[in-house]
Amino acid sequence: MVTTTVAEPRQQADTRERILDAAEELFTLYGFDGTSTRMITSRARVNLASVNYHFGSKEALIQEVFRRRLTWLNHERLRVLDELEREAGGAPVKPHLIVEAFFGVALRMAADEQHGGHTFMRLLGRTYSEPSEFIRTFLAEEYESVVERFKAALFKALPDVPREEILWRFHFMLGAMAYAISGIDALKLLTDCQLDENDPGALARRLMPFLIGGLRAPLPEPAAKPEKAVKADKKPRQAD
Amino acid sequence: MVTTTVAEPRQQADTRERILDAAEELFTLYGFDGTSTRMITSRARVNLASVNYHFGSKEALIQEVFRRRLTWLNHERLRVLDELEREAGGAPVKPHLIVEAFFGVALRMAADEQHGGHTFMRLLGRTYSEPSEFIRTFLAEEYESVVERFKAALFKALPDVPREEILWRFHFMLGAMAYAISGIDALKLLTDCQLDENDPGALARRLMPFLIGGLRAPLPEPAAKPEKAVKADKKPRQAD
DNA sequence: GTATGATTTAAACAAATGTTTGAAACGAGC
DNA sequence: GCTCGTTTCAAACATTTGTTTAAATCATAC
Repeated sequence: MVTTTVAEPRQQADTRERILDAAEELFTLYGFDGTSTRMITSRARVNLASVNYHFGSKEALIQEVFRRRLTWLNHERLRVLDELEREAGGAPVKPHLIVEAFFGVALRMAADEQHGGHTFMRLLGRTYSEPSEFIRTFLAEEYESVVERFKAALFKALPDVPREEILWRFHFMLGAMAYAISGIDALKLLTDCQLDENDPGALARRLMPFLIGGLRAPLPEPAAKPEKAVKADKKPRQAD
Repeated sequence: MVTTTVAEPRQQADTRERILDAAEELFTLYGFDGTSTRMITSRARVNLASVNYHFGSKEALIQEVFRRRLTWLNHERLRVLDELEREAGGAPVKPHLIVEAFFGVALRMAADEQHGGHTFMRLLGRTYSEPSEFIRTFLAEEYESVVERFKAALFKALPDVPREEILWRFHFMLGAMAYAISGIDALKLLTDCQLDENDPGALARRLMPFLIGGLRAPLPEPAAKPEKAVKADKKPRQAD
């Protein structure tokens, strides 16, 4: 609250931010292809050419929409994991704490209606299943180091679980969260539920037990190879 | 193998099918907005105008792409559920069997590389988080009766679990499966895994335990209302 | 063969897209 | 006041989009 001396002193260099905010909202509502630069600039009440002037292209704008918030999100995830590993002092961190670090940070950001975090996380959730090549490449790069760290932590925490299996379950957890935070209810499953209004943390409280439950589920039986009868130990092993 | 007397006797009324097949593949690869009618018709090797001639519009084509396979999928789901309820003879069907009926049918279809089921299920998985209004409306209508039946079955199978909670977990399971069958690995988590090639059932064997584990997870603590200290029973209740 | 209805074809349509342009307006430093 | 680099602006650009049109072709029954 320093700069605002006069009410609306004609926006200056905040044109960038206005574009980013408008783009974030419209991408969330209508997708990347479904949002034109004209929709963005008219919502942001800036000139059409300013998207290309400030960002170079629509693709670059899309990337900036993500970078703006993703950088903080993933730094925060690493910070929490760092602290957990510091507390553990060399010992493995409990699996549910690792999951809580990765997904909890995201869910808390999604619960933040004030600073646009909610809108962004809805967009991010949708974007996990975006077909566009350049977006997926970009996302994977942004996540690379975080994913590596969390993979390592989970491997260490679950030494008896096949690494493949851990990765698959990470994959499944990601899918469950992505769809949940996208806010889309494609099958109208939740229309009857009162949507836990004015309780931003509700989703996290409901989702986290589900994720942990999935992670800890008994391991699947190995594939029954027809050429040799594999003797599988019948009592299912717990994943952690 | 009845009609093909001469090799390629000039395609006739199978133009519809050729368009549907091409559209299915391209929608899966590039999304609805990212796929133009020209891409579709050139891949199908039919004339540009035939999309509008046979289907009326691109939107109608999209709907037909889904209807063509979704009708069978959901009929099959209901058939399996019918049989389960018949076997149970009035008693509640075991929750994991209900889940297996709903998701197992989908996963088996996704494992069918021969008849295009694989491509379609990838498309369907992606489409759950499609922002476009008319597609979501259409999907919800197609699923309405199936969802009602499975909701009822789960309510009956889990009488002690709050219905809201059941719906949320159905929602979470749906998200996990949708992302998994979409075949998209946005965070490149699974690049190190050998992708269980030539084992189409692998995904189901891995996913089902995860879903069941999530469904059976301990119920979340109720929201801590600040105005009154709610005494929550501390031992977490199992969901089934 | 000829007529009739269904289908295919090439060409064109208007509308919308991302991007570029060159001039105008602005802001800070002198 | 003047200058210079930055930002804004209206207009235009070339493509691409979904769709339509009217003629040509095909298939079938008489």
